[in-house]
Amino acid sequence: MLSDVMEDYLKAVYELEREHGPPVGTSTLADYLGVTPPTVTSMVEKLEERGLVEREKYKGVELTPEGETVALEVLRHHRLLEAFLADHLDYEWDEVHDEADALEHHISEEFEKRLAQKLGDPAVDPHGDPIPTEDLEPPESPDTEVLADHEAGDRVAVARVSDRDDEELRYLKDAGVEPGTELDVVEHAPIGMFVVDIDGETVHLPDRVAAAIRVRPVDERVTET
Amino acid sequence: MLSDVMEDYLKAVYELEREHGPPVGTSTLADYLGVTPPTVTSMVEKLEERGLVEREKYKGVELTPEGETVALEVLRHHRLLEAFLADHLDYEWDEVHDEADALEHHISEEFEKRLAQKLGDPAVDPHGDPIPTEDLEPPESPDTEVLADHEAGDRVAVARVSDRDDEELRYLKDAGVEPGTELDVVEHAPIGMFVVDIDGETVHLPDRVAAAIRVRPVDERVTET
DNA sequence: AAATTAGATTAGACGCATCTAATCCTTAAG
DNA sequence: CTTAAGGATTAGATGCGTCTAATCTAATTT
Repeated sequence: MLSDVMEDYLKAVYELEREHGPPVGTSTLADYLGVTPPTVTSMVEKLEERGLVEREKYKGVELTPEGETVALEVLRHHRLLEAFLADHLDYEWDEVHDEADALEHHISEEFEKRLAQKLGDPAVDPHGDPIPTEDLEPPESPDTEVLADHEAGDRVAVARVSDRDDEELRYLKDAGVEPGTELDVVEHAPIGMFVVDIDGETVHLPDRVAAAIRVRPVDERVTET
Repeated sequence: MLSDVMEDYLKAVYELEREHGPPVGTSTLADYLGVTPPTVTSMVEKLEERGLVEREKYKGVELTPEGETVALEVLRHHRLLEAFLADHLDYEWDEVHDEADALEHHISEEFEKRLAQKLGDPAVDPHGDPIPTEDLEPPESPDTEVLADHEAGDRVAVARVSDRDDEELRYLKDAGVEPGTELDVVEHAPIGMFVVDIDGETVHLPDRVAAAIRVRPVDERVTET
């Protein structure tokens, strides 16, 4: 049996691996989880004993396949809950994250199954994040790019938005940016501001925000190999 | 801030007070919660420090008004969740208790509010247990009696069934006993078996089961003062 | 009234998740 | 090649919730 906290660590390692690639450093994890580095060290030692992460001292950690399965399970819970809150309880997308975080460790497999069924087995949550399937196979990484990496003139469709920052999400909701929205990059001002055009509306996005948005190319064929 | 465990203790004291009246003894609580008596002693000391229970050493505990409010809050969460699981996720009434127990400490006030709204502010959960109202005022005790106290010839309507024992609940579901069911007491066999008649069907209920059913008199005026 | 018994409490311990303070690697810069 | 800087780890402590073993209190029986 794993504690809630252990599940949180595994989920965090999973997400940080996606973001920066393995190995994930102690301080990176500590920041992400809001604890101190020694706390992380002692926790990852326990996770290593259980075969959930592989660790190289002074370097960082990486999930084992078993650890990844746990992370995907938790992530599936989290994202199904987010979808449920938005679809059936009228939550806005900036309100679902914390509630889902609180509940994700406490729902049974039965609950997960019935929730998925009720929702019609959705593929993505309200932020566009892919929901792991029931078999918990590692999903292939979808071919999305970070908006911040694009240049003036590109036309893209929003695929996913990071769900970790409520402020950001409210800002984007007001701006009309959500999964599916198509936009043209007008300018990347060096002051750290992105200017984009959405259906004729000009919208300004600070770099921090543009870095949290993942997009898919549109109109021009940019199909990478 | 109260821990989940503290909330469980307060809920347990509340329910045991209803059942046997205060004060609630250490071993009674220990049995109910599945822990040892010393564990209860140390926990109720902490609850006393926080003003949630009143305690007389070697006698037992009793909720203060503040403690009762916490208990009612948790109970409201629990019963709203049970109602939700049964109404919207197709759970059977013997399956809802454990799931609700796991979730009751982790839902936000916002979630509670939206759930109640979605359910149409139900007054009772699937077992007939009253759901505390949003203002958490202590509900007046409804005038129900234990089925086991009735004699042959009485006609009664089932009001509530204890939700603590899955076996029992499945047995009763099969027998067609649920809140609202009307039945005639045919015989109380001294072997510890109740015989009742439901719409012409004869149903046998062991004493243990009959003790978990609360009923309201029907047909004959037995309005007690 | 004394003795037994049922129940409650104290004493002391453990594992979890966390912290602060101190020390120890690793690496990049001089 | 030495050293300074930045991370990471060890050491040691704390609070929570739990346990077992030992002791104590209260109530009932004789």
